[in-house]
Amino acid sequence: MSMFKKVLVSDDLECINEGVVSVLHGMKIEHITQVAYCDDAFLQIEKAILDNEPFDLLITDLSFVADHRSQKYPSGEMLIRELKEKHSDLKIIAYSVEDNLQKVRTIMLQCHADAYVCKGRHGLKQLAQAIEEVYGEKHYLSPQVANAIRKKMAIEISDYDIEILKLLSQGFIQKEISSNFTQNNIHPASVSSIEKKISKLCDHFKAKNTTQLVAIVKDIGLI
Amino acid sequence: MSMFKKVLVSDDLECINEGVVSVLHGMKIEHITQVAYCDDAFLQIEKAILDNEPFDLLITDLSFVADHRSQKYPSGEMLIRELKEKHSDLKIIAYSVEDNLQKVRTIMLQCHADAYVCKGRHGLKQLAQAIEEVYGEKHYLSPQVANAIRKKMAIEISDYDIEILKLLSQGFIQKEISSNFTQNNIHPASVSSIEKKISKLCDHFKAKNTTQLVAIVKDIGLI
DNA sequence: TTTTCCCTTACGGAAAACAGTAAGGGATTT
DNA sequence: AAATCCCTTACTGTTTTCCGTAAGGGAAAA
Repeated sequence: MSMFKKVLVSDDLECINEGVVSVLHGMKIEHITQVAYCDDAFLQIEKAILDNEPFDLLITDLSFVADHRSQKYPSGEMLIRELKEKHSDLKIIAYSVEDNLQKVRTIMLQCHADAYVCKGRHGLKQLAQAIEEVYGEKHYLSPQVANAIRKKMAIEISDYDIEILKLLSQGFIQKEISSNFTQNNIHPASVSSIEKKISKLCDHFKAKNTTQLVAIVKDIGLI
Repeated sequence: MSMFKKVLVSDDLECINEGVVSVLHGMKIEHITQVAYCDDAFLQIEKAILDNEPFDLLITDLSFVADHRSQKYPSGEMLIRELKEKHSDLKIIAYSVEDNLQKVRTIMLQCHADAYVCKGRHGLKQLAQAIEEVYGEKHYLSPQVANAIRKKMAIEISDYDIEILKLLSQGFIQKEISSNFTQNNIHPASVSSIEKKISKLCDHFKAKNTTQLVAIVKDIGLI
């Protein structure tokens, strides 16, 4: 199995940097370089291109605490935007604590990052998955921010939908969901409407039946 | 939120050691000591007790490659067994590539480790969870080896069961599963038997129907 | 050998899901 | 005001699931 060869990790927190590096080690990536400033990241990447040994992948934080060194790129956002404009073939993964959906949209749609991973309890696991997806020319978003983009491209998954999916995953049948909605004054509440909504969700997620539907939405972290 | 204060990490591979350490850092654990030999681990733990500053937790690999240093404890297994006999209040997490179920049983039931985490794609995430569980006086097993112990207490979840669950999660109906099994020469293959097996699984996992069943086994990582 | 036990399979009825059609009502448009 | 559109709901028939019962067969026990 092939994988990225040369990776640059950019994060001002040393311990997080090490966690990322350990993930990369686990994926048998040999050439790993670490930097703690966006400007260093930019320079390293430019230099590597001049040396004809360019980086394949950049993993960068978004917020860097300012210190004595004055920086041209104060944030990962600017860094990503510039790098993607100049070197569109360089893959970039944003790795941040920020889970604001608008921020995610900006980074993905305007800065054109390849993936957005949230530093969270499952951050490293998701980072590993992101690396694989990006290597396969795909995009990746941490589940907790996945609907940031999904909302753009495929209409919305409403709270109403989520509620149905949750109840389904808890084993309630359509009639019970109907009663539940009636009690909680959620509309529409008829079995027929819920039935149709489930059918729409099955279409949307390309599921053959309710069982697969729940499996899919659990996989993408929607519930 | 409180957590372990003093942790010893024992693994002969440096990069994995660092990954573990980064996880511990992420959990705000201050006193972390690393060793690369089982004997060193044993001595560190004994010394810390004599100094009246004992370790709370040991995270150790199972297989250590032999080198020039002759060792009293050639494997993590022996180390765990001895330590748990002498110091039953020390928590121990085994962290290994080995996913053999019998090995897991040995480590958990005979050596009395508190958790068994597989070094895999999600190893670090699972390790973090294991640490939390163990801190709460519970045991933890990586999902891929979870049924090693479950088999002891609640009959076995066989590969046959897993296969049914996977096909269900992919939206196949019972008739299709039957055909699939017939083609692949898996027995029993009748719709009736599959039906009954699903029913048993629903009982076992306390699921009201197939949909909830799949949701549950996805949650515990069985599929 | 006979009996017993358990697993596989088949069958039938009730419940639920699935799929298609249509009626009613509110909101907007013409 | 009338027409149109869309959402909610009801109704119907088919398919699938769910649940109990029972026949057949192989393995182990008496």
